[in-house]
Amino acid sequence: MGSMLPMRMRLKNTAYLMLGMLRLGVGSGYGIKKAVDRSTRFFWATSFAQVYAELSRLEAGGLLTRRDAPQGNRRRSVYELSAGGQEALLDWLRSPRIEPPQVRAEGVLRLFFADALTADEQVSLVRRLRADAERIAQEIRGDIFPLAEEISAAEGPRFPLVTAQLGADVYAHLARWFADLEAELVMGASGYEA
Amino acid sequence: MGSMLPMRMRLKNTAYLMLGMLRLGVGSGYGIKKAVDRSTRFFWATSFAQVYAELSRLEAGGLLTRRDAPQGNRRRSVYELSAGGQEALLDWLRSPRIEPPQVRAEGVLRLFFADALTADEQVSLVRRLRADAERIAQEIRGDIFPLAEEISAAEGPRFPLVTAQLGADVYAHLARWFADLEAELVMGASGYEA
DNA sequence: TATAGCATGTAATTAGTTACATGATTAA
DNA sequence: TTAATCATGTAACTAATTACATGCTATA
Repeated sequence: MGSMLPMRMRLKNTAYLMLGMLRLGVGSGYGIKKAVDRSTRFFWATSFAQVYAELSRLEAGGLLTRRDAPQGNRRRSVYELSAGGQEALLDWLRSPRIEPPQVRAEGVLRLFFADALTADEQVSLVRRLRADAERIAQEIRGDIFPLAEEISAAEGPRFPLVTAQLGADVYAHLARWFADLEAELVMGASGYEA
Repeated sequence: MGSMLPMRMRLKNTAYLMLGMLRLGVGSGYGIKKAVDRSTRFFWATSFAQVYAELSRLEAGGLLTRRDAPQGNRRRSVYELSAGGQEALLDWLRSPRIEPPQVRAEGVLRLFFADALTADEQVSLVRRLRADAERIAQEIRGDIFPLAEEISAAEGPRFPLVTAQLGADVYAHLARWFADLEAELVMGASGYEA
């Protein structure tokens, strides 16, 4: 009889998100979801449903261990990485193949077809895109930075802060880009081009 | 008896992608998929399966009309926007609510957890991210720009070119950002920081 | 003559979201 | 006492991908 050597499971990126958060010391499923909302969500979001499902799968696969840790009468599970889980996380971080980024940006899609709009409508679309990009940059600065700085304080992990800076920078850049485009459109419409 | 007034269907963004491509003069499902691969794919990708399914739904909903247009013995359908389809497209372009961009970037997710790696491994990860961003910027310049310029030639639609410029600019910016980060990491490791 | 590209579709699967259900604890 | 937050999960659904199947046409 072969023993129950846990067959190396094929993990999706969301699973590594769980493993990584566990490694950063976030214990519960609820905590992971909340941490994601204040850290990785602008480049990798998730939902409660996915978090709990994924944690179950990883536990079944032996990559983490669950322990009851109720608070008062409120049930609660905290998880810890197993040796296999730590190994899987590091293997992933080192593996050569990285999936290309996938983006779904309705705003840019509208911009692509914006020739169907009047000049005024084009300008107001671009204004919207700019405002949205600014708002996201602000959200990152107001909501994601503080947690990242907290994590980084006193020799803790510093890359969460690095990615927060990346996000803020990218959306600020986007906002400037749309502002420039808006200026160009307004100039074009007022006849400097014709 | 009520007549068969086509109940206003709730359309997803992929449906507007079809309508918009049709408006730009791309006729067949195959052509739409190919056009997407050379234009919107870096902010809104799709697959053959989705294109054909979506075109059927839109035809059933009366937003476009199908016409047989075989080439020799090879069957082929070309589609045209109906009045309702044109209206739906414009309503969407003007509608106030724009979904926030959704991103799945495995590379950035790895960067977020990169504290688990050695300094050398961190540098090589960032180098990879930089190379990937550069490659995508090149892909846009080499593959997406030419089609956009073709479309824009002679008073044609110009926003496809605008979005191509946006894409090239964003990925070039990302590449620079990763290059700067790499330099910082290398400096930190060689002891200037301690 | 064989490979790449044109052309259309179905089936199966995967990944992810939204809605729902339940209940405890903490702070206003 | 009521609202917000902590906490866990299931069910239903939606969106999208991958794999498969078929067959024609143009080019090297």
